[in-house]
Amino acid sequence: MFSIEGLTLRQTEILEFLRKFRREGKSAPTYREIAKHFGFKSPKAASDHVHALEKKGYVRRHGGRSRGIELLSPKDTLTDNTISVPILGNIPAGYPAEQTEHRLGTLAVDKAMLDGSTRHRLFALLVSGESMEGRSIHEGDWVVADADLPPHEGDVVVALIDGENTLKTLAKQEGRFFLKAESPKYSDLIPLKEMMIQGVVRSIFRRMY
Amino acid sequence: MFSIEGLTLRQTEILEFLRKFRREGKSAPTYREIAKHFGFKSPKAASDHVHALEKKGYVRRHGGRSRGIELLSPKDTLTDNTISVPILGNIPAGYPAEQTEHRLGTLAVDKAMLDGSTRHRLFALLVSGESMEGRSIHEGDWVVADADLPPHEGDVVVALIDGENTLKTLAKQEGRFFLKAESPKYSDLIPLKEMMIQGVVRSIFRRMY
DNA sequence: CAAAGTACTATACAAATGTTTAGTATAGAG
DNA sequence: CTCTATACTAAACATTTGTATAGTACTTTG
Repeated sequence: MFSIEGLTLRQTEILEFLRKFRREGKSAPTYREIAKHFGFKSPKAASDHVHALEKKGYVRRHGGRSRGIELLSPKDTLTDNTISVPILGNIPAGYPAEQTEHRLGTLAVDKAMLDGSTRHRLFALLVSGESMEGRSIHEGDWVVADADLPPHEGDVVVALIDGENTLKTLAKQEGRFFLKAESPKYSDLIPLKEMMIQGVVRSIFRRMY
Repeated sequence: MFSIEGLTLRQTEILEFLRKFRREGKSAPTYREIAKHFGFKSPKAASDHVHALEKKGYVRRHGGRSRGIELLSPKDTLTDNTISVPILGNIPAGYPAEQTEHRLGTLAVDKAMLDGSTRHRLFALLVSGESMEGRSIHEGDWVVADADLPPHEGDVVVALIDGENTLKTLAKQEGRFFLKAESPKYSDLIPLKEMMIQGVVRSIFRRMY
C-alpha cells in the first residue's frame, strides 16, 4: 500500500477507511466499527489512531459526538464546486430539462463558470454548423444554456426553429426582437414569432485535439 | 426556496440540511440535531421526514446505526468525473505545477474535456491580450494546458517569453519551429530558443455575461 | 539512554441516539 | 366522506457510542 506523507502505514489505512465511508455517502464509522474492521479488540486502538490523524491535520474530532470524525479536505473531492449539467440532443419542444429521453449524458461544470445560474435549469448542447463563428463559437464546441434566464439583446440563445435547435444572437431593430446568425454566410434575420427560445448560453467549452 | 421534484418544501429543506453536512465532511446529523435545527420538539418529526425521503429514494436509513442516514447520489457529486486543475498566475520558470505559491484557486474540469491528459500535470490560465483571436481564444477565456504533452505543429502552447506567459501557435517553417501569434496585429515569428513551452492547451472555457 | 511516539488490550460508565408507542391536526385525493 | 400523506408533540427504553483509566510492548528520536 502507498502511504500519505507524514503518516504511518497504519494511519494511512485508517484514513483511507474513513474516506471510503465518505465516498459512499455514509457517516464516519464509530471507533468500534474501525476496531472491528482492523481486528482491534479495543475501541481505544482506533481512537488513538484517529487522534494521531487529528494531530497531523487530516481529520477533526468533534468531541462527544457520535461518528464525530470530520474529514478535512486535502484540496480534493470534498468541496463540490461543480454542477452536473445534462447533455441534451435535439429538443423538439418544451422545457429541455424535462425531456429526459433526450439525455445523452452529463457534463460537469465548475460553478464559477455559471455564476448566478447555479440554481436554474441548465442543459448542454454540442454545437453543429457554423452559424455562430462571428461570436467565436464553432462546430464541436459545447455550450451550456440556462433555461430560466430571461434573454436580453445581444445574448446568444438556443432557439427552436423548424423543429431544430440552433444558436442565434438576440437582436433588436426598431423596437422589435429578431434572431440573427453570426456568420457571413447566414445573414438572415428571423422574426421572433411562433418560435421558442429554449435557453440563454452561459458558457462555452472547447476541446483541442 | 426552490423545491426538488416530488418533494414537499419541508422535505427539500431537510434534504438540503443533510447535504450540507456531507459537503462539510461531517457525518449525517442525528434526528435530535435535525429537530433542534428546525425547531421540532420531538425527534420523531425529523425521523418521519427522513423516512419520507427514504421512500422517495433520496436517502437510505441504516437501521439502528447512529447518524445512519446515507445520501443516495442523484446522479451527481458521487461519481467524480472531474479533475481539479490548479489556476496559476504568471509563472516565471520551471514546471508550473510545482509553483504552489502562484496558485490562485482551482478549476473543476470534466474529464471528457481532457481526454488523454487526465494523468498529466495540468494547469489553468486566464487569457489576457488578443494574441490568439485567430484561433477563437479571447481575453477573459480560461485555458487548461498540459505540462506533460509533447507539443506538435499547430498546437496552441503556453510559452514563456521575456518572463511572461503568452499563448502562441507552434509553427514549422523550413524544418524549424517558431512561435506564431494568431492575430493580424501581431505577426511576429519568434524562434524557439532560450524560451520555454510550459504546456499544450487542451481545452478552453468561456463564461458569457 | 531517556523520552516520546506507535500500536495495541481490557474494563467500565455516562451520555448520546435510534426507535417505539400513542396521540393531535391539517390538506388533498378518490 | 374516508383514506392517505404531511407535519408534528410527548414520554420512555435499550443500545450505541465516546471517553476514561490502567496497562503492555516495541520503535524512533533527541
